[in-house]
Amino acid sequence: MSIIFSRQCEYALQAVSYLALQPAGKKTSIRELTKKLKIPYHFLAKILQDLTYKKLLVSQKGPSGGFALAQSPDQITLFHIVEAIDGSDFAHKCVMGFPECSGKNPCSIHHQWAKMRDEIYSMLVTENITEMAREMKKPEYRL
Amino acid sequence: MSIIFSRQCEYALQAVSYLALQPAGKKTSIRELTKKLKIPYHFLAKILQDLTYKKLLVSQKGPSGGFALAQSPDQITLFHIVEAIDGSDFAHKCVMGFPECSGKNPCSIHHQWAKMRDEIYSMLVTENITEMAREMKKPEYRL
DNA sequence: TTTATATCAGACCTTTTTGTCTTAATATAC
DNA sequence: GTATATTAAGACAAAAAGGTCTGATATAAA
Ligand code: FES
Ligand code: FES
Repeated sequence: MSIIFSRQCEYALQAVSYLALQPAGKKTSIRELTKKLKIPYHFLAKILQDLTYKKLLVSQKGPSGGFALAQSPDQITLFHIVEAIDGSDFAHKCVMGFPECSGKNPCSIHHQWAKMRDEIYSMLVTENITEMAREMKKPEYRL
Repeated sequence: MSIIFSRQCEYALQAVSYLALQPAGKKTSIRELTKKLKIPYHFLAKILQDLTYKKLLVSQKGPSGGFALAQSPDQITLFHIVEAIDGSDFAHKCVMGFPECSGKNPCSIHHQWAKMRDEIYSMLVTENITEMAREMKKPEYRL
C-alpha cells in the first residue's frame, strides 16, 4: 500500500524529478523514463499525459520527441504535481475517516493531525523542482 | 481515497474510540457500532475479529455479548491499532515510492519527510486511548 | 429451548494498476 | 516532397487489491 500519495502520484513525482535533472528544454522519452525508473510503460504514459494536460509538462511526438518541464523548474512545486494527480483532499479530510474535518466537530486526534498536515502541506508548497534537482545532484542521491 | 491509513484502519480507529467511551468492561455489539458509526456490518466484524486476535479487544458471543478493550485504555496506543491493521510500513517506506528509504540513498525529499514521519510516528506512539477518550468527552466532539 | 450475538466462508463489486494493440503526429533521411 | 522510423495518444481489457454484501454456523445467555 502506498503511504500518503497514490501509486500514480509517486510515479509522477519520480518522473518529474528525473526530468528536472535533464538539461533545460531536452525532451525525454517515456521509454527512457520507464527504463530508468522501472515504471510500467503505459501507466506512466497516462500519467505524463495528465501532467501535460495540466500544463506542467510539454510533449512532442515523433523522432527525438518526448516530455519536458513546461515551466521554469522553480515555478513548479511538489504541490502542483500532487494536486494534478491526487487532488488536494488530504489537506481537508479527517485522518480517521469521519465525514467532516473541522475544529468545530473534531475527531479525537484532529488537533495533532491538523498541525502535521499543515506542515506537510507547507513542505509541498514550498519545495520546488529546482530545489529537488539541487538535492539530487549530490553524490549520494539515487537518480 | 483514504489519506494515510487504509479504510479498514480508519474504521478500526473509530470503533476503538467508541469502545473507549463505554464504561469499563461493558460489551458493545457490532450492531451498535455499525449503527452509530455507519460502517458496513461484516467489514467491521472482520476488523474487530483481527483486533481481538491481536489481543487489543476481547469478544464474547451470545446474547449481551460484544467487544470491549482487552487492556487498560492507557496501555493501548494509536500505534497498536494502526500496526495491527495496516502494519508499520509507513514508518519505513519512501514517500515517493522508491524501493528503499534511507539517508544513504535518499530521494529528493527524504530529509523533510523523515522529520514529519517521525512526528507522526511519535504522535501515534504517545497518544493512548485514555487521552483520546478524554478529548472525546468534550462537548464539541463527534461521538 | 430460544434468542442474540460473534465467527466464518464465499460471492460480488469497485478502484487501482498493469498490459496489448492501434492510431496519429512529426522529425529525419532520401 | 515522400517514405520511413520514432514517438506520444488513445481504446480496451486483464489482473490485483480493496471493500461490501449474503448467508450459514457456533456459542452463550436468558
Ligand atoms: S476531524 Fe479528524 S482530522 Fe479533523
Ligand atoms: S528515500 Fe524517499 S522518503 Fe526516504
